[in-house]
Amino acid sequence: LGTFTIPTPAGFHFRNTVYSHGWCGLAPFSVIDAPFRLGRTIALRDGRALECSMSGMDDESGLLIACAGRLPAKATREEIAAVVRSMLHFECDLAPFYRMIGKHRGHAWMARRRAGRFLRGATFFEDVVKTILTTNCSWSLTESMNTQLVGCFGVESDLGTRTFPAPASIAEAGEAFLRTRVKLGYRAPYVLEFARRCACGDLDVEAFRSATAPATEIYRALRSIKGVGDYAAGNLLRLLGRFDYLGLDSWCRSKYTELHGNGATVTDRDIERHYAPFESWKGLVMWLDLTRYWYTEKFPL
DNA sequence: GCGTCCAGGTCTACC
DNA sequence: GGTAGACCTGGACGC
Repeated sequence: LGTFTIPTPAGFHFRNTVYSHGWCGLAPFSVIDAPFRLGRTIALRDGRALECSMSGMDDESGLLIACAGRLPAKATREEIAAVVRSMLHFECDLAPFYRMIGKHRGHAWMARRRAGRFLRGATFFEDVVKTILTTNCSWSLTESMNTQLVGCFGVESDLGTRTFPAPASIAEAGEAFLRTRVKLGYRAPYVLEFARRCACGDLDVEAFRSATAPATEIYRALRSIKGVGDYAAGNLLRLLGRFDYLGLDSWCRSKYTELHGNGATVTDRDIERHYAPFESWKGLVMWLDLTRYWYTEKFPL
């Protein structure tokens, strides 16, 4: 193995970022235990695929990156580090959130545990596709569709693992293949149209990650992608470090009802009202509130 | 074994 | 702007 380290930002918590939501269970991510690591097949600019793993250093000063084979050249190490920083969202500054939530009687744990940083795909393209695959289906079907997609269109590494597919490789697929072989069902035309728009340059999807526009504008732009509705756009905004929308799905509704419903029927407006005081942080407060048990029990996925 | 329901929803047509 | 109906798949559930 070729290993090297990169520094992490202040307040960074590796394990909490890995277990921030379900992405760590979707290929080409994998969680490896003893010692705890996040595996990932990374697509390099030169077309190669490289299997890597990330682990937190004992003194929390940085992240250890281990690459299959010998230590990559400096330029490749820098390329890998940039991908890792983006996947673990190093640039997300949670200090203002911790200052605010640290004073809240019921939610101060979020600051104490340094929760709130989300694991992301290597590209925003990956995040959008995976989010579409979570809509209107069980988690096991999401896993199955994603595994098929990676298996059919990803680039293979020396170890036989595969990268998340690039837009161009999905764009060349036929809708029938995506529908039946990859089992995307009615989502096939959504994913295909999105991949084709990204591949031909009609949509610069990666620009979302550096967008500084107001959240309402980004939300509107995301909603214009076919297959991205209310839930998906809100969820994707969270992965961009914007928390102005709740991104409610049936799991959130049911968990909220369990925690705060007091036996009564809960509407989306009730949930909106409950988290509204947290303003532009409400989407983050809601997610952490609903997933609080993940920090004390075994990660559920 | 078979039918029904619905899950980490979205789109379109219609009012 | 609000809402019914259609849409793929597969696991859970009742019979």
